[in-house]
Amino acid sequence: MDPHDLHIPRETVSLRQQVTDRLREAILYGGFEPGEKLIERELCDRLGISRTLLREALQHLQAEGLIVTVPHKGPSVARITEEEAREIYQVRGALEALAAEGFARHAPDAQVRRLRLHLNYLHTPDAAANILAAKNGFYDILLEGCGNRVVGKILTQLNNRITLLRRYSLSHPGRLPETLRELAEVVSAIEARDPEAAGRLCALHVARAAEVVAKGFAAATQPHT
Amino acid sequence: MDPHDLHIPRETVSLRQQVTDRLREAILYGGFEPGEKLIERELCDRLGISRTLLREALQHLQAEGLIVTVPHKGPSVARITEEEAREIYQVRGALEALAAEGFARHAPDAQVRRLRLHLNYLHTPDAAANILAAKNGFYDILLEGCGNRVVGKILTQLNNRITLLRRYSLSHPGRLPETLRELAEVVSAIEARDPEAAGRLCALHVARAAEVVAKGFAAATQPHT
DNA sequence: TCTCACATTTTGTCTGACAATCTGTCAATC
DNA sequence: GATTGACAGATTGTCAGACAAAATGTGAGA
Repeated sequence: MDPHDLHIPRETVSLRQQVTDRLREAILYGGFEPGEKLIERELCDRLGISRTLLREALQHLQAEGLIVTVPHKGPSVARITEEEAREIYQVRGALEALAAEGFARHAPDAQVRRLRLHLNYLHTPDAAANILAAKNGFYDILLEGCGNRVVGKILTQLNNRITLLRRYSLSHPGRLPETLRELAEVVSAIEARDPEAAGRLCALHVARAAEVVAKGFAAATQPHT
Repeated sequence: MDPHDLHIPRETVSLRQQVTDRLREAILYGGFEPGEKLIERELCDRLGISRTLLREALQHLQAEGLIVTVPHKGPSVARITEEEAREIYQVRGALEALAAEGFARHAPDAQVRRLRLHLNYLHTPDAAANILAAKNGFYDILLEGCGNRVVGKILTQLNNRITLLRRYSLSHPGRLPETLRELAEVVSAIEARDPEAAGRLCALHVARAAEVVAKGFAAATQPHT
């Protein structure tokens, strides 16, 4: 981009960094259950690293809210309570609105087009096969173009925590069409360069998603009604 | 409260936790400069702990954004760029609005009164002596009563990062009266149980504070204009 | 003054250790 | 048979020391 930027990206990714990323990935998509106990020695063996390093990585993930540690009982995958989920969705609503607003205001036209393209892609059966990753792709574009990396980072972390609830939220797969319709409205507002509308629609979208999750919780707690 | 809740609060605070807190405190209020290099062995000696433990604490603080680590150069106190500060204030605006809104909606009357009392306290010379701590007290009440602990945690972290800029923002000490006026308006809206107004006023307050910091930045970069 | 080789410092990671605590088991008791 | 208690094993919390790799500082030589 900037011809003056001769910065060479330092490709040295410390082992610790890799461990942290791997572990995060494993917790989010690798079949660990919320509440599951993480036994250090076992993880060390599976990752092929020392306990020192593992514990550093665990500290990082703890700060991200993905694991919790009880003294002398050790780390376990975080449990998201219903209330906490509601709170997270509330924050997410406010911040995604901010992101959409920023995107409508600052993103270059090319990026707006990319967003539209990705939305189209979301309609394909290809995307439906791995809808989680596909939706994340959409958000990645949104966060990248909103001109506020801080909001991006926070939303990513919140999103990770919500991913722990996959169990509940994916129990309503029928919502996809609505989701796409809502996102389409957001994209339209962005194309119209109407930040206020984009923000409002985005917040609305999140609020709807929150409702679905709340229902998922209710269904999980009282399964036979 | 609940007579069935016989839970005994586990007072065991792990040494690591204490180290993390101490270190955070030291970075925020203990005279470390943004960008200052943190030498592990030295900190170990000063804290009287092993390197193992120190590095775990550092990982935690790194995840909180208070320190950054360059491979093979080690940790240093994070530097907040002007752009990042702007971004943080933007997020803070959105989230504090959310908090004020929630407070106006959910906080019991007693807590609203506590907020008003603390606002009055902020006018005393006693509070002015340590205005940073006094203002934090105000926010603590706000965050406690807003009914959303997630927002509280995020705002605390953002606030910590902003504290690293103390240098710039405190260069405008004359703003205190305005600050108090703005906060008074927020409290009034809360007392009137008008969430929408409380949120809007709170966001406005943050936006004003952001301007001041931006000016502080400008003054620091071009000192002689 | 600049440059380059070298010594020193600091980081990244590993290993092994040990006390404190938790957990599971199994016998003794009611 | 259910409960209790004691004990052994597993796991965590923390330390000390080690060593290679990289960064930094230093002094000799151009």
